[in-house]
Amino acid sequence: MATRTDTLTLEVVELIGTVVARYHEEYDRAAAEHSLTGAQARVLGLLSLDPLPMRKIAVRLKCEPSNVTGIVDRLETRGLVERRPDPADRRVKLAAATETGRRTARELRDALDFAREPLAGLSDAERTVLRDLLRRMLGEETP
Amino acid sequence: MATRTDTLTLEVVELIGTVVARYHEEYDRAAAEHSLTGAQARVLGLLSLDPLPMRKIAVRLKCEPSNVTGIVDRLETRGLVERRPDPADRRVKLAAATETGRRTARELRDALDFAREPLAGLSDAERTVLRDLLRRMLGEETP
DNA sequence: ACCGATTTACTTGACATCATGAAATATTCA
DNA sequence: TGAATATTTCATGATGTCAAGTAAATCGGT
Repeated sequence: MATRTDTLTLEVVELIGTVVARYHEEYDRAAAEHSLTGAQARVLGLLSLDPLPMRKIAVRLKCEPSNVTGIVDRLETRGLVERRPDPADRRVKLAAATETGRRTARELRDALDFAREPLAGLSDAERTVLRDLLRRMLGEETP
Repeated sequence: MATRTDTLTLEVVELIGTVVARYHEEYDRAAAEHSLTGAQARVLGLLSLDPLPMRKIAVRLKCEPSNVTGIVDRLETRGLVERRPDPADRRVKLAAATETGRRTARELRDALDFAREPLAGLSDAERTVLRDLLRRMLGEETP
């Protein structure tokens, strides 16, 4: 509790707020260059790695499945994603990125300079320190 | 360019993504406890410090002024914010937090444990290192 | 092994919020 | 007077929730 209001902690909290804002600016800007919203880019990024059931997309996005229906609908209309039946369970629909979708996702990743370009200013040792501090902050103890 | 794809950089980028996600979860959870959306909590937080013209709220939020109208409308309906004329310019409306609004904003800040509680696990020296690394990453060179 | 009840996956519809852009109004400023 | 600024309104679309509906899988008792 001693850390609640000291200057150093507040500075770090504010810097993290700035990181969050910067991250979103970059992400939305990159998405907009492909006429995608942030949510659409996020889902396309997930599906470019592996097809996923609608349910699991909702879990990843921490939202209701009914919401995912609309997002995938819009991506499907644009030919970036397609729905396939799951041979193992006919209730399930697997959303999968099309070839065009995968290409768009790749371009999106390449355009996402955030934290990659800025990190270039840090040495390997510094990046290691940053990684370990972030891990501990997030409670992901190094195994 | 050597930093584009190395493992260490990608790890840090992913950790930052996790930080961003965690930040939003905490923020939205804290806001929801007061039946506020993220955007409403954000505006209330701004106004709890100082009254602001609608225009400046839009600049801070990086959105259109017409959007701010609705957000402030909802806060005003709930008695958390009020609109006042600006004596210096009759075109301008100043949005100001009411006493209730300031109290809600304070409770919101206190409930926002993100990065404050986790940072407790870091020593002063470590927090200083983290602060300086984040500053350099954000291009805010220490003056 | 069968069959009805429950659960699970997804979609649809109604609704609120957030976001943009264009047009309207009021006021300031050159 | 005419251009620029601050705000609002309106139309529209994306995102989010929740409740209800359909289809398919699974469970439990006989």
